[in-house]
Amino acid sequence: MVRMRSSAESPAGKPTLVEEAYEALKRAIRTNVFAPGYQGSEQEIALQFGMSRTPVHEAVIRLQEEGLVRVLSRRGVVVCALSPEDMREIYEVVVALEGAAAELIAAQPAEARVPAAEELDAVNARMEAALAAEDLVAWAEADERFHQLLVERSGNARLLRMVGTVMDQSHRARMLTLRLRPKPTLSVQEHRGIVAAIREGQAALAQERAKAHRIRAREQLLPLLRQLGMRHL
Amino acid sequence: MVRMRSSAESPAGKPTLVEEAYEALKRAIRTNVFAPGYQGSEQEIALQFGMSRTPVHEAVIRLQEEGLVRVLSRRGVVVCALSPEDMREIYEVVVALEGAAAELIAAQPAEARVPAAEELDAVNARMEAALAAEDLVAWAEADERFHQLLVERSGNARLLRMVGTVMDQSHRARMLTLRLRPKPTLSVQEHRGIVAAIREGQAALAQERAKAHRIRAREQLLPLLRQLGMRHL
DNA sequence: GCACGCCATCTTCCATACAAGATGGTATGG
DNA sequence: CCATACCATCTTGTATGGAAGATGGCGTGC
Repeated sequence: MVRMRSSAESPAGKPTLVEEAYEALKRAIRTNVFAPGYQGSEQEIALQFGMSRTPVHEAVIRLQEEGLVRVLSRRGVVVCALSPEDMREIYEVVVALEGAAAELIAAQPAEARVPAAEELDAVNARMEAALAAEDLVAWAEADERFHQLLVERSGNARLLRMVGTVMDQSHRARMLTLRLRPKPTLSVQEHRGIVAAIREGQAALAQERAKAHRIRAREQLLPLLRQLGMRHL
Repeated sequence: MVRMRSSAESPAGKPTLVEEAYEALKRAIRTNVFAPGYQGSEQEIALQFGMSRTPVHEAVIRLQEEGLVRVLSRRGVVVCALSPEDMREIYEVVVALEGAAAELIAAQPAEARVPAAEELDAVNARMEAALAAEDLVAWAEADERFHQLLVERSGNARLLRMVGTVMDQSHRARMLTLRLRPKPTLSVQEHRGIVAAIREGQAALAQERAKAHRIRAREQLLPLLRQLGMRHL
């Protein structure tokens, strides 16, 4: 889960109810407790969380800004469903932003980019281990961590936040198809290629490989979704 | 001004007070009526807008999500100032996203990309005319329109929204330096190059030119800001 | 049987009231 | 004169009530 507090400045000093509602709602959506298409009233959600409507209302505003829900005026709040079209958009954005992130890291001086490469390699090793152990959940977790680390180390907070937003949107879809697609052995290899280019400071190559990696993932995911007859998800 | 309603679904059916407050505040920030660093209370803003605190509060939440303001718990809301570091981040993101947009348009079939190229050329002509008439404001307006059109025609709503967000953040800085930098004659030429690549469907070239265009703009803007001693803006 | 309009109900929108934290000035003690 | 503790004040966080709009069901007219 991508953590990024945008309101409270004190880290966990005293989480407000809004923050609680925001995190709880987001988690509920990510874990399909509130499935896409789910429609409920703020009152109802507030009751479940044991708070008044106000914090829920404000949390919903933030989630709407991030594209996770839509509030229909006087008709309730609905969890956004993703169409294959949405997935295309999301991947186009991720391809561009992660490509840029890889390029940025590779363009950093060696004393900055080499440690980053080390870290990335370490996470990649975790992925490999998880794959050997046939632990798909652990693999997915490490994979997510690898990609998050990639944008973190770009040194661009806005880029990090933007990628986080679209990845949150598409989290459900990736989880859904996790067990449906062939064993992701290619990913580890491709990650190694990205890291190698970063370590050597080959910015253009790092960008190209990062983009190609995500494009391939998309080419694998999109047909799967269509074939599942998933018009919305 | 980049318009993008994210809440109300009926186009201007009946703007709510929240929407009013949101637009008014955003405009006030963009036009420097609320200058960076300005700190005020929601109550005070509500008074100016002739409404209660509630709609202002919700508008502020949205603006915070977009990075235009920060609400300090129980100390008021402050308009975000941009450091040169922020400008670097913003341009890195814009370079990546506009590059992707140009690439996406150029990759479209001819019957889609050629009309887009026509439109872009038309706007570019407006820029040229404004430049000949020494009308810098009209030039800036057309320039903004050109870049907005570029991401619009990419056919990716998320990309459009993201670029809009960061451009809103940096609007003030661009306006400030508008009269300080040399006459932007190069822009028209570079735009032509981008459009030509799009028209011919040369995706990689279109991307490259769009990126180079923004990179050059950044190289022109950043030293100017530093030289002005603008630590924040 | 069908279409239309009315109305009860539910929902967000907005205003207001109160609670609790943060701040700055002032008074007090050294 | 300086440091510290207190307190009045200001600000957001949260709860709640009323207003207005949207919806769906029911009844009425044809």
